Amino acid sequence: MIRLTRQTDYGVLLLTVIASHPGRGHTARELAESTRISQAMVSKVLKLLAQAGLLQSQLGVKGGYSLARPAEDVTVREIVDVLEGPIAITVCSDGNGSCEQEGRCPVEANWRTINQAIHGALEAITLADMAAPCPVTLSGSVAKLGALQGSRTGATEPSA
Amino acid sequence: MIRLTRQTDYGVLLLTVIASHPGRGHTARELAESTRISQAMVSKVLKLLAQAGLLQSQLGVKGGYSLARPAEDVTVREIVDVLEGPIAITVCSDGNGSCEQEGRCPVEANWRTINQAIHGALEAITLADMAAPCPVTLSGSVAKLGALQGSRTGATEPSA
DNA sequence: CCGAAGTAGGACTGAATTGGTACTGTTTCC
DNA sequence: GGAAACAGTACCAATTCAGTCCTACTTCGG
Repeated sequence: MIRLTRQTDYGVLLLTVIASHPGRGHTARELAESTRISQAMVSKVLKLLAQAGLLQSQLGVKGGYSLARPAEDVTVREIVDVLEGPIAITVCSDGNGSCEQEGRCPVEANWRTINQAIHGALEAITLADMAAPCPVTLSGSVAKLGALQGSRTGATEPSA
Repeated sequence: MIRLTRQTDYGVLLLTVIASHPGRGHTARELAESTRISQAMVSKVLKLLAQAGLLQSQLGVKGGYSLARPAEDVTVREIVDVLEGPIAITVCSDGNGSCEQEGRCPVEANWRTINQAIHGALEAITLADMAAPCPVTLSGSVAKLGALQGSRTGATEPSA
């Protein structure tokens, strides 16, 4: 159902929690408690995020995880990219010739467009937006999103 | 990878082919040949689309499938909905309390926003767009898309 | 009336993906 | 040197996906 995996879901949630209490380290155990996700799972996800450079990890007894970059700098798309792999809504749109129809397939280009739109939607929302208590603080971000789509339009004639 | 299933992919392709040759019936066999998808698979997908009312089916020896509505009237979102189930990018955003965090989860509302954006992207493209030979004929549709996102913005202040 | 060509509707299977756990290091602090 | 944290990897159970197959049922044409 065009669903992203639970891992990604967890990842965003965890990052959001971390972003809400910046400046200090968070241990996997602590995060597991506050999110009610199993500790093993939390570790797994945090590790991936750390490998991807979204989190900094500190080894040792006083260790833990903290954001590697300011929350405003991290887009949801990046997080999804890390935990979900590259975003490609169809085999067509992943770019490498995995689709045997490639080239002659009439819908290819249009899938790509849809793909970009989704990309844009995810890119427009940052971790800071996510961590904000108030639901829709996307004013700025949505502007960005609009701009992105506008740029793809090119001509403005509503031709059929 | 935020990927829709192959069924959906097939479905859109098949509908596109049907939409490109309107006015006549298409048998599963014929479509299988022209798309190089196995006939069994084609039948399966067409059946689902017919059940959902996107295709009209004609039984009997001269039977086949044809569009139930004009191609401009069918959005990609509908097709995806039929073949993929309701679009919900996270468990959070499907509405029924499958997420134990529901209510207290800080990211819930924002996921919903992202979800809507994706919805919008899929809704903005019709079967007619897909069937059009020229890749990006989305001028009109993308305008719709922009409008949708604009309406969600509400205030225009770029507040953090 | 009968057969061919089509759809309708299942059941079924093998493979891949996901979600989750367990275990064994390694690093750092005290 | 031991405890508490991360690091890495292997593993398993469950689900989902992709695809096939089989048996109706319906219609057209002779």
